Amino acid sequence: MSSALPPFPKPEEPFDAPQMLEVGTSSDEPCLRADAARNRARLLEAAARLIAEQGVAGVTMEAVAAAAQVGKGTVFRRFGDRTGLLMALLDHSARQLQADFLGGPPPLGPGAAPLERLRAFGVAVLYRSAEQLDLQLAAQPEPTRRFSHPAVGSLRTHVTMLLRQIVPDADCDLLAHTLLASLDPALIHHLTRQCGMPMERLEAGWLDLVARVTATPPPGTGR
Amino acid sequence: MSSALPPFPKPEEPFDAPQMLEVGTSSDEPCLRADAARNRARLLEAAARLIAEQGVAGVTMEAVAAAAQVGKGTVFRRFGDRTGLLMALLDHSARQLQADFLGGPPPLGPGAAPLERLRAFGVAVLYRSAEQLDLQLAAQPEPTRRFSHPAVGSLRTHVTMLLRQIVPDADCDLLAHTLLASLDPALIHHLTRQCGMPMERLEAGWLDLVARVTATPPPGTGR
DNA sequence: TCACGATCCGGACCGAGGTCCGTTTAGATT
DNA sequence: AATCTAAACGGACCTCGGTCCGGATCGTGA
Repeated sequence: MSSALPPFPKPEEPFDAPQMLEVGTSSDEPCLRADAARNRARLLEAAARLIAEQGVAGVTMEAVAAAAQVGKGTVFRRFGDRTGLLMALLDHSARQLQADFLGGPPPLGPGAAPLERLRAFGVAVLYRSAEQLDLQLAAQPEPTRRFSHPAVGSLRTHVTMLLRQIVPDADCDLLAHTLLASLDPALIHHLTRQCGMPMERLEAGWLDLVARVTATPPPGTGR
Repeated sequence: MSSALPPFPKPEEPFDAPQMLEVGTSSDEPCLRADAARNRARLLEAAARLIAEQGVAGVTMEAVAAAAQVGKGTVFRRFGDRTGLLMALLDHSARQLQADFLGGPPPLGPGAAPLERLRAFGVAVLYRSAEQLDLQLAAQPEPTRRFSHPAVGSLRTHVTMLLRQIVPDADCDLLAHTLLASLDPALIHHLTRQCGMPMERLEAGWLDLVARVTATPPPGTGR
């Protein structure tokens, strides 16, 4: 056991600070070397093109590398694995959503009542996932990592915070997990594409769930 | 485009009837040829041995085939894919659980009030998953198939039925999905192994969730 | 007992994800 | 400008899941 230094130190930690990410910065690479940054951009662009042309299934690591005129090793060095690449593709919209509920206008952002924010949050997540369902599904890592990704951690933290304001006596951490689980992309896929439920029903389901869990009257009750 | 007959017709449909499976039969192979049945048993035994020796990670299709002194193609013919093999390993306990809540003694089985059955159901699922966590995790198919497997369909049907008796006015189908999502093995793994929550807390969380969703007082309230 | 067809077996083969390591290069220092 | 080092590059290589099809086997009917 001489040296155990990994070939690539680590594949670009997704977020710098644990949860607090500034929303203004357009990109997030810490301090990539010029060529590395260029290749990163080319890879993302190539991947997006491949998706547009042949769907997520066409996004093969080799194909992406070839399309970006780059070695295969480079793809893995930059993104860690296929999941990492797909996540990076989703990163933009993830940050958008985060910015919206962290500092955007009500009812999503601060300024609205916690209960209302929670309702809006679920609906937003629901529709966002529905839009990019294929990508979201393909980006799903192995079960072990599903919840450790910082992006979902951020959502969880937010929901937990809202819950603490609405039902302070509950086990908000646990409850947040449950609520988020009901917004899982795989579940949305199953319900909409395999069971044929319309999005409106899922939306209503979320509002109803929130109402039950928080023991508040459902929205639309106040006339 | 002459003939499109698949090499292997289908990899052993997991259950014969949609949901109604008789609980008495010990095994379920429809009518396998003698050698096929023998090989099937040897494969399952070999897989179990491999798990015991080196964990789920050691369960490679080739390794299982070799350990069972059988060709690789045979494994795939019998179980379809790796997920299928792992599922088959879980099949016994799945049927056990199903028998318990379908025809076993209260509070799980019929005879107890629906609300009580629902509570017991969650707790049972919780502990069963916790026992075989590694296997449950590894057996998780790609997101697209997570919910289409008959075993989970059976759980869902049961929960839906109970819900209909407890909260007839709700969207029980949807609610059942949500409740089951909160018992997902991946989530249990995250909460217990990565967040360090004790099982008691998850159990309490389930009971609390049921209470909220059904708008009933939590158990232990009656004195 | 024999023959025959459906079923099953085996292992070569393929594609894709992921790793390794010798080589190249950016860019900071002198 | 010359040098030096950490970082990045590239593609051969490995493993593993999954497919295919020629050949062996079971078990049934005569």
